[in-house]
Amino acid sequence: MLGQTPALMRRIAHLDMDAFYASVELLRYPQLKGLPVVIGGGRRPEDNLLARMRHLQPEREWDTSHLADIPVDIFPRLDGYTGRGVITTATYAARAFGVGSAMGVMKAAQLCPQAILLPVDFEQYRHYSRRFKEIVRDIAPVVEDRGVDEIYIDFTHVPGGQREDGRVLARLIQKSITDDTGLTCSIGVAPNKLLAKMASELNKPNGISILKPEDLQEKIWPLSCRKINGIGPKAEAKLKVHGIHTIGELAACERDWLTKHFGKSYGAWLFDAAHGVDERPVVTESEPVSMSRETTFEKDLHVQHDRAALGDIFTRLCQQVATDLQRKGYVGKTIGIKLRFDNFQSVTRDNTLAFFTADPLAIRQAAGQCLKRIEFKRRIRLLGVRVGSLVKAVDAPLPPSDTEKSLSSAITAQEPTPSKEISHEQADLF
DNA sequence: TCTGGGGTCCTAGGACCC
DNA sequence: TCTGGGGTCCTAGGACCC
Repeated sequence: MLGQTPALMRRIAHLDMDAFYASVELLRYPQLKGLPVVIGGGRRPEDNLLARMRHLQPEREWDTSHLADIPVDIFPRLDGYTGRGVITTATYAARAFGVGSAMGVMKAAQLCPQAILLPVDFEQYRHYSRRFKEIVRDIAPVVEDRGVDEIYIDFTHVPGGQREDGRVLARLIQKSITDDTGLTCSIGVAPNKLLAKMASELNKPNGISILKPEDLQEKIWPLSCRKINGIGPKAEAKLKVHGIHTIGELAACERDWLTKHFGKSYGAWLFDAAHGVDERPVVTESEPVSMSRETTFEKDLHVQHDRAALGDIFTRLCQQVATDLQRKGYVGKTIGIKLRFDNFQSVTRDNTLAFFTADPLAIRQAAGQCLKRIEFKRRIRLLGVRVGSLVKAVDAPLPPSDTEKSLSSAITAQEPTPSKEISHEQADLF
């Protein structure tokens, strides 16, 4: 040890915005502060509050700068809602009634009918998402995106990132975000991503938690296994069958026993996770693997009876995926579809082409082929279209050669009017 | 009162090639 | 005739995450 400079301690932070969607909505509608509010559902024409206010008070001017003046009693309530949406998020006041994210809106309406229901506004959330990430990157540049409201930050080599085990830098980031946006966040700092993620949950909202290796036993082992990022409902249930409820109980298992019961890879990962071992780096950029669009119908549809509607939806999904790909500059060659039946059973089919594409017609055609391989015994609840095996459009191999093109155009030339062909000829099912 | 939408990664079997 | 591996690609399903 003598004469050795101490190795730089790896300091990884996980930052989680507090009740992100709800907090963004409260910035626009401060009059809802403290009230039970849920976000989700969507598809309510009467949600257009400004239009309602113009109708109720035509003598006044109503535009987006007057959102805070809309009286609370004008907002739509959960009570009387009909539809199959789920709750995206809920304010703490709503959570007190047992309402939580991923819950069906109809169930939430029973638990808390008086709660205010707002539709999701992704444009707003994306705006604040970009803003808080910019603020963090200006302070600590090594940032990994984990969705709209979460990031990992590598403090290790940031000047001051080691002070008070990372607390000083965490405070600076937290304050900078709140000063700029009015939003709060929770930050956990630990030697790795796994522990940082758990640490950020220990002190919410607007908290900072520092987790050191020696804290593992006291602060992590008493927690439920489900708190580990990567243990979901299935793995949790299976662990419970074996009498394993807490992370400490998991840590007491032999590695060999875990690999025997959970597979070589997952079992070994479970063992490491329970012991707080995680070497994954903070990844600052990554390429998308697939892009997809899917939709759940308002009512389950029948292959034959609702053929026209299904065909229109199918075509629209293909066009949306194609637009997404083109806007972001990608092409893909594995075209897939996803269906969910009325009993919630899902099936997928995919089809790898000989060429890369972002063309709505090519996608529609390949997806139509996939459709033919499905047996329809039940009504359909959801339909989706996916394009995978993506590469950047500029890096893609050349599109089909002229001979292939002339061949395919020779075939399609026999078909009537190309514009109608996309919805009727190309996939005889819909 | 049923359960959104957009992703990633893993597994496992079969085809096909060497 | 029977019996080999390994490697890669494709497809289907499923767990999990935000």
